[in-house]
Amino acid sequence: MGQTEPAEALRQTAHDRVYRELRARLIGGRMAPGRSVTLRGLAAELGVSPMPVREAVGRLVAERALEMKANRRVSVPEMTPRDIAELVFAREALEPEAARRALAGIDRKAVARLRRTDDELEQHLQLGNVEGYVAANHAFHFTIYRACGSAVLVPLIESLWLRIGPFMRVVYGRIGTNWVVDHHEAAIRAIEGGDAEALALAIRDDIREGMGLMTGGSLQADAPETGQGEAALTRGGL
Amino acid sequence: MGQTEPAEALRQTAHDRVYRELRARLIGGRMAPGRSVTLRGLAAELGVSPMPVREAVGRLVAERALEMKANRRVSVPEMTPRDIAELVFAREALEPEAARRALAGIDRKAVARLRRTDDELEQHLQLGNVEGYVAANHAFHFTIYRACGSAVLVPLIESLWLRIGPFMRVVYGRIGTNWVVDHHEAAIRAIEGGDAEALALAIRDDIREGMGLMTGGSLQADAPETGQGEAALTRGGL
DNA sequence: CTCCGGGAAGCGTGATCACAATTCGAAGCT
DNA sequence: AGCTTCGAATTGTGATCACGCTTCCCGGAG
Repeated sequence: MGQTEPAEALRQTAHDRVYRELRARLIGGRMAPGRSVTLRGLAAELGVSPMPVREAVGRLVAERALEMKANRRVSVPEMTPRDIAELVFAREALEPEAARRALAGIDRKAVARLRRTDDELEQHLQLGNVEGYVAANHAFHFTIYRACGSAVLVPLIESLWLRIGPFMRVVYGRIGTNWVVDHHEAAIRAIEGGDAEALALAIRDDIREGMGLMTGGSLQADAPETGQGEAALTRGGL
Repeated sequence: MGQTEPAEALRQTAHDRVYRELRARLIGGRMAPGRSVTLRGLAAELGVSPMPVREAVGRLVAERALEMKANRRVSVPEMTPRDIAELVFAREALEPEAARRALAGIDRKAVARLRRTDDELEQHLQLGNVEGYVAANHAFHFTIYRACGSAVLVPLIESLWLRIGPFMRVVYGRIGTNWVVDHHEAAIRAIEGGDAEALALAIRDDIREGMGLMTGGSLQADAPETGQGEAALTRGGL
């Protein structure tokens, strides 16, 4: 489950493994906003000493994927609807352009992979497999973005997903009734047709639709402190 | 020297002090690209144990403000002209909008502060004080951006400055001969006139000019591995 | 029953040590 | 003289421990 490679074969350190594990949980929406984590707790859970966890958590705090409160305690950030809207604005500002620049780098094999991923996505959607859906959606987008070969845009976009991740689960719960246009399908067609502008628009619309599903409903709309408005959807996490 | 406040009074930890110090050095262009740093070296230099340095450096690596090579050694990243161009694209995509959203939040006192900062900037420019110029430029931009009150946009933009910082020094060396329009002055006028669009355009042009000064010259243009093309401008750093 | 206070448990932080890998130096060989 | 080679020093990593601080819980006073 993707992250952009900062180097090649240095992923065998304990702290990096912890970092990637937590990252995957956040992007996959497996950690509910507001949930607090502890160094020793994660260490025991992941079978390592608190030391690598300290480093991994520190990195995620720097990326604002985790939040350090005044008491020095670490938790998954809660975001106001406004925060989410700004995150989505940033995504709209960056991702369509990344897709546009990626177009030339997407070969036939990548297109086939996109089709396969999108099929999996639909299956997960019908089977009610939230984890699978989120993972497939992430894979779909970043299969495109990574083709632009940018060491700047892709990590930047990933940092946005990292922060939206915990709220992505909400989208799933509302996607059944609001499904109108399949922007993924439109994106694939644009890629096959070599139409960069159509691809950028498809990505933009896909983001906007997700945004609409997120902010359209309650989503702790008037109780930003509790962050438990979507408790039924976010499940226990951990 | 600004960073967005993640919390209020937790800046008295050693690792946070180290983090902010290194951040300031990077944004201020006081660490030359390609320069490698060591945990124990920084620890001795800053008068702390290697432990807080480890955490601070880890965070900066996560933000890609520092780079961890395959040998696990940490250094200031070298960037290709393409990397810089992408960074600048992201700045153009985010900063004008942040300024637009900030307009309403800029009161008279902030305008006065902007004028003062811009005056200082000009002075540093005439006196040849690179550090002062870079610091004033940073202060000017973020006085505006912070007024938008976004916990998303401002940190995101700051992460971009963090990565461009080591190359900012190059801009200064070329600014004397290429100075055409004072975009800062235009920005202040737009703020006073309440013209959001003019403000956004002024910011965009200011970014573009800096970009032009950066990629216009050599800047390790064909030797991305050495990164010493601008050695005369980047000075020893450390 | 409510409220408050004190102690124990748990928290992040930082220091120190051990270890494996890498780097760098100088000596020795061809 | 140039190249190889071997060893010492340095590096990041991880574990363990001690220290303040906060939080939580449980018992006692009102």
